[in-house]
Amino acid sequence: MRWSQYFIPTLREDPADAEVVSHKLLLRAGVIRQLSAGIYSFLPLGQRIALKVMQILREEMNRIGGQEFYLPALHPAEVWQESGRWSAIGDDMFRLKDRKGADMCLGMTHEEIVTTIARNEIRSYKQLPQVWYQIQMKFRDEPRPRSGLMRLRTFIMKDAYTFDVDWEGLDRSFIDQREAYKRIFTRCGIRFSIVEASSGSMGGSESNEFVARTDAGEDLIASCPNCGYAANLEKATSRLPKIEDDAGPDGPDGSDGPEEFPTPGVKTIEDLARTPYLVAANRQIKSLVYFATIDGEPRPVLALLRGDHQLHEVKFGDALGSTAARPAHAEEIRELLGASAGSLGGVGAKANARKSNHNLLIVADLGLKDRRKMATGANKDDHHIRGVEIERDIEVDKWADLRTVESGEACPRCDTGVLEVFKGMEIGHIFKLGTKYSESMGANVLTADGKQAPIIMGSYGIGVERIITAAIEQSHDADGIIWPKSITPFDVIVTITNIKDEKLREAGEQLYKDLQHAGLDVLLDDRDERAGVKFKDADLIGIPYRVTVGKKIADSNVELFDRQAKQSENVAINEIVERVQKLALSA
RNA sequence: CGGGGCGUAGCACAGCCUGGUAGUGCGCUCGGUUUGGGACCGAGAGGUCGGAGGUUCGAAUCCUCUCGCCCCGACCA
Repeated sequence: MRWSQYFIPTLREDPADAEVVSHKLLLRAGVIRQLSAGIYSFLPLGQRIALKVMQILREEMNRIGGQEFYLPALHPAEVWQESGRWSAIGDDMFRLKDRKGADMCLGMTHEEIVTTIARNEIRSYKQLPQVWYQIQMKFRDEPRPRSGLMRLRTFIMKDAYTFDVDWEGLDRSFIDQREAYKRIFTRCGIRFSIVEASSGSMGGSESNEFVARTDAGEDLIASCPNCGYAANLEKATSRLPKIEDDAGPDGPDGSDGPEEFPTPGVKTIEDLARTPYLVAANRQIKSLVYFATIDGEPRPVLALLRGDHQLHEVKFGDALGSTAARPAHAEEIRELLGASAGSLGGVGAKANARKSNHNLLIVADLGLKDRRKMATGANKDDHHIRGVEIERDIEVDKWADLRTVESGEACPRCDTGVLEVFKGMEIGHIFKLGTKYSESMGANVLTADGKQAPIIMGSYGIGVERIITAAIEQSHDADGIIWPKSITPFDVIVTITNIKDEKLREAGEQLYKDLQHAGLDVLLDDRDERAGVKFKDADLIGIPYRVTVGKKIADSNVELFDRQAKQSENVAINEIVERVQKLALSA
């Protein structure tokens, strides 16, 4: 392409709306323009980049036997009602009505669609396994789109679905996908980690998240440098030193059972840890009231944790099988337990709740297991209880891992590792779905022994825009983007320093043709601009190699500039094509 | 949905508090001088001041409502 005719609207200054580096550079380099919150256009440069990424996705999917589909973006409500997700998913789904008034939605993912096809067409285990995929637009009405292409309302996603006759088959399909994902991200030049993650509303038994390590990311990952354990904080666990509670009475007066004592003005864990009470935070029970939607019904839930631990709401939701949980309001808490938030506790909480006709569920973190002689609120303002032995004194309905892992805690998998917590961006997610969709939607096959069985499914997604974002976050400098060679919009840019100089112009044009014939994507900067402007622009849009056609043409030389290394060298003009070809096409 | 911020020329911003001819830099057009890391001089074009209503002789500026965008939180496959 000739830059003089090509649309690359670069900006000298950072747009005011952009916060993260990738967003600023995508706008400044003329890759994208915003239409609305979370909705962007790919400009020609952006489209080239996206096509490169999609080509890699295609190649790697095809390599593991994937078959590409083109699936509808507009869906009738029926299929989503069948799977149960029409009601399970809230405002994240774009919903609309057609002219007849029938409910429709824009697809946020396509499990329902492929399952519909599978149940109509696949009859026998002999037709399995199948690996289907699509690379298409998805729609999600994000409550808060942000950070350029990081969190979008419409975006391109590669989604793959596998269908197997048994769980062993699913395991194989899952591993195939995981290996393909490793190749994809490696080819795209992204440094990533594979982490254990919560399956959330996708359902299913096991999931791996692919995370690009970057401070611009929104996810927190705990990982062990020693054994390689890595998990999203919504799933991560750690080994805690065991606390031995001494035997014998707890109260100062020698009483053993739970004993109420006055604590005027005490509202927090810290308050109770201070003089005159001096109850260490790890001897206290933190009590949090939530309303969680379970099986479609909002229910009050009391979450109990050690005083020095933090609740992780995703783990909490997972433990309850809840799709939505929110902290209770102050008035709700008072109505439910008869005290304000600073004085709550599990002892007698169920009875208190029954008085106001509520069926309170109590979930306790595993860190409280076997603990005794603990202190907690008395469900009576300005009073606490001490000497609490949890199993004896509190009606716990469910024990679960609810706490947030912190940096520096011991690795759960190995003996010596210490966890570090870092930020990352989710760029891919693979799920073992199992039979969630095949059962609800009736996708069965006849097995070898002649019985009907639901197809075992998996689902595997990659966000194209997120790959682009991650690549920039991980590869840029003060001058602009540095594209990985695999996804760069152009392999090389030929910069003619002075377009009015006929000699330079001719040499540049010839080089442009020669490089194209060598199979490279070439951008010719033939604009009537000063050299400095062209150099700055070339750096900004991040083409890996620049060939400068300038003064040195007198010695039959051109200059080869390496964007990554920021170094240039003189190369004889009759050697430059081969040189660039070798460089650009090497991985 | 809660909290905060911002909407003035293509971009970045000033002007608003204290109402009275709408400005600056970059970019753009034309002419000239320049020509290897975002040149210089001169002359220009370009703005319903997000929108609606109100107060006022007079509103970018004050008031009310509204729309949009960004950030934090909540939420999120």
